[in-house]
Amino acid sequence: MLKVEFDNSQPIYAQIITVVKKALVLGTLSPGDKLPSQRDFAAQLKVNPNTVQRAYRDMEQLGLTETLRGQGTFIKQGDKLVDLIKGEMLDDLVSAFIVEMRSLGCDDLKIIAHIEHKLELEGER
Amino acid sequence: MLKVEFDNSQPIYAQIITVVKKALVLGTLSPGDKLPSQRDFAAQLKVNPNTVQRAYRDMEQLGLTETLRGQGTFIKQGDKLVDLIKGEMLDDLVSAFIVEMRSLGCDDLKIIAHIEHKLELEGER
Amino acid sequence: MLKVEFDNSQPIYAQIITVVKKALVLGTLSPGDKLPSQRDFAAQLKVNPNTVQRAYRDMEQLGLTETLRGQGTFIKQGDKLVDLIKGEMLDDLVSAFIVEMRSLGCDDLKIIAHIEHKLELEGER
Amino acid sequence: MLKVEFDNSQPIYAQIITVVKKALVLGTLSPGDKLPSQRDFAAQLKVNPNTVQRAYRDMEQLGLTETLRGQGTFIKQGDKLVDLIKGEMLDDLVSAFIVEMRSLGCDDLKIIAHIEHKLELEGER
DNA sequence: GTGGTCTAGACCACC
DNA sequence: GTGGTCTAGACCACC
Repeated sequence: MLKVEFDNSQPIYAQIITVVKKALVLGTLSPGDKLPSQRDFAAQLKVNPNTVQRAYRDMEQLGLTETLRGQGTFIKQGDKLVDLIKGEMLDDLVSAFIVEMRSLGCDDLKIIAHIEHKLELEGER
Repeated sequence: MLKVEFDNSQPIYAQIITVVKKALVLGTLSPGDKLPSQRDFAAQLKVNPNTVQRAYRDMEQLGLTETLRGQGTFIKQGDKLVDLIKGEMLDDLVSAFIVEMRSLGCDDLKIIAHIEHKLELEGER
Repeated sequence: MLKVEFDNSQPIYAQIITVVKKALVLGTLSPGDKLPSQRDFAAQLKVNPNTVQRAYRDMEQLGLTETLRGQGTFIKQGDKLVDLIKGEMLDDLVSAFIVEMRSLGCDDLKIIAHIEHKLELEGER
Repeated sequence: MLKVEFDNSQPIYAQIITVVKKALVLGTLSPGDKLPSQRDFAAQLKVNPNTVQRAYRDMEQLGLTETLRGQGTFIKQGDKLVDLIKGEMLDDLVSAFIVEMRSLGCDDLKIIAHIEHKLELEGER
């Protein structure tokens, strides 16, 4: 049972995909696992079934899932899948973060310094 | 002349505030500078004047600007203002980044490692 | 059901805030009470809903109310809230009164004497 | 040369009358003094001459001034005039103050106590 | 139904 | 020209 909090920074179908990806990265879902039916998932998420359908379609397109007629939608098999997804997500996060820090005038050293500073502060607590 | 691209992740007035803050941090705007009039800024941004006014009012509330009736809205004087804003913005970015990285299963060392790795890759290019 | 008579000495939204504060001081409203919805209150006061919203937003900013999305706007909990508001309102009244009496040439003793005189006169009626 | 700061709590002509009355009470103006010409006064106050005319007309109606054709407008003679005006103004202030304090739930004792408290606080400074 | 945002536009005071 | 207030009304998200 996946939980989601939707915001309006992205279309909901995109946020659903992110949730599935995060679950994969964290091991909550694994390759071969069956996803909820579109209808059930829509009910869980209190979302229109068409929205879930769009997410499922896109995930299949991305090579993340495969749909077996009459059986449901499954996370695709493949040992490298999780690492791949995780790599992409981390890379996107890190890239966006660097872009934003630079837009505030930080060079590489300052970016690292700010992160380390923050982590140290938390460590002391 | 400040540029803005609005998305729908936040109200427009909030994005206007962010633009002004960024301009301050980058030195495009400085304490004492006059902001565009509400009407002019609204025209530049292709936004309703009331939306700009909401942003200006909130900025005044935040201590970022001061308004002189009939003369306009100005970035507040005060040497520490820019550093304060910059500190806040960096801190927010860094905090959010750390939260997101952890939600993907990264501990402190991995967070640092991912940043450094990315920066090195870029350096080689 | 709160009543209001608007004059033009202050913006309407400010007068709405004063009405709510007075109701709190007099016990017509209590911490935790729900205020009328923006739409209802606007209808009662024969005022635009945006004007009520401005008042509600400012009251939230002042720490007087809190808003629960989709549920309404409520007087904030907190035992000291009413005393605080009452103290502020009385203090403002008294200060302004003293300033005005002095602008007519009254010293402290005369101010007191005038008040006492007036109260005694009324007592005899 | 009388100074005025106008607000919008009352029509400007009424505020002009108050200014003249205050000047009388404070001795800045005395019975028999000539007021500025309507034209001059309007210029000083940056106000429409008709507004001054309305104020002068009302003051004459109130028995405060008299106009001598071709000579101007004068504060009326009469030893009790100033005391009368002063009495009225103080009385209005005090009455309004009492009404407002009661509207916040204060009885006579509390009204006096609040005034005395405030005056003592100021005395200590 | 609730509040939140935004537009379009009027009218005002102060400069 | 500048900001401040207000109206009328649309559209949205959340309940």
